[in-house]
Amino acid sequence: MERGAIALDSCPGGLDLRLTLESGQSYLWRREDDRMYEGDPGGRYYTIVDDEFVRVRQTDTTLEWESTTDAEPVLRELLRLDDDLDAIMAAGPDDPLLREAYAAHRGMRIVNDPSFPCLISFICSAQMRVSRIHGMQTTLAERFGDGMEIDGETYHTFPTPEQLASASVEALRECSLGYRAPYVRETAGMIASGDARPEDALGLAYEDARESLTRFVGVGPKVADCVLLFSLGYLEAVPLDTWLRSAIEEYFPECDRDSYRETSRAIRERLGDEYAGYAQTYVFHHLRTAGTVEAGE
DNA sequence: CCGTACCCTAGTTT
DNA sequence: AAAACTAGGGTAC
Repeated sequence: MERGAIALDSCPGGLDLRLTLESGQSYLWRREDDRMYEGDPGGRYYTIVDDEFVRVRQTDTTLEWESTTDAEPVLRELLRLDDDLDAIMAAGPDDPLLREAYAAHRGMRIVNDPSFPCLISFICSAQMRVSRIHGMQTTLAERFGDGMEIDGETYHTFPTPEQLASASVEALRECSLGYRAPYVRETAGMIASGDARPEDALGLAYEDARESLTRFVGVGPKVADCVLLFSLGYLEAVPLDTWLRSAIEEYFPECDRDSYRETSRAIRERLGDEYAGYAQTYVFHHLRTAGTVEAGE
């Protein structure tokens, strides 16, 4: 295994690895102690991307890694380490809630997951809690992915489109996918057969790209926005889930519209068109964690 | 564009 | 303590 360390002062605005990986953006990393989403400090995280194993740990000043390949360029891409968080914050509107959210969760970055696993994990996310979505992806990898031996331990790749397309709906249901099982199979089949790829959306104007992704079964506007933001680099995408909708009702009532499309347009304008997805991720996370604290009182 | 059914399970309430 | 009940990052029809 190769090893290295990325100096965090080379990542403008810093990095908070745990916030980035445990804020419901990516379901493709696992924590070595298997205690994701339980609120305690993170340790080492690992994933397999393009058949390369990558394990990371954050220290005060670096992001340490060990990998089957030179992981620095991989990590820069996966964790968007070159995004200038201060510039992104400065480019947005001068809003008290937004400012507070940015300050409270410094170093949280938007992820840039590989598109197929991202698409599948967000199809699985419908009506589901983060810990269970994560569990589903782990089960899919264990049942349908390839085993990979690292230091005497077996890890599993995320299944390919072919592997999921050839799985039976029953077998997928047994991964606790529920009614999402046929969606996953159908979508994997569309990609395996070459009929469509998530990347077909690349290059399209944002709303056209969102529309394009809804061709996949199990993908409506919300899931499409997640894939655009967390995999295809559309930083203006704002996934309108129930949490964000209620936040909009409370904090930005003037943006509340009848349709997904119109509410999306209004909130993007309100949060700053270019980086609305970043703003959304911070606000969403801020309100969520604040809610947890209040609930504990 | 609108309403409803959908699969599963942890957490809560009877 | 076992059995209902509820809701949880939507989408297809």
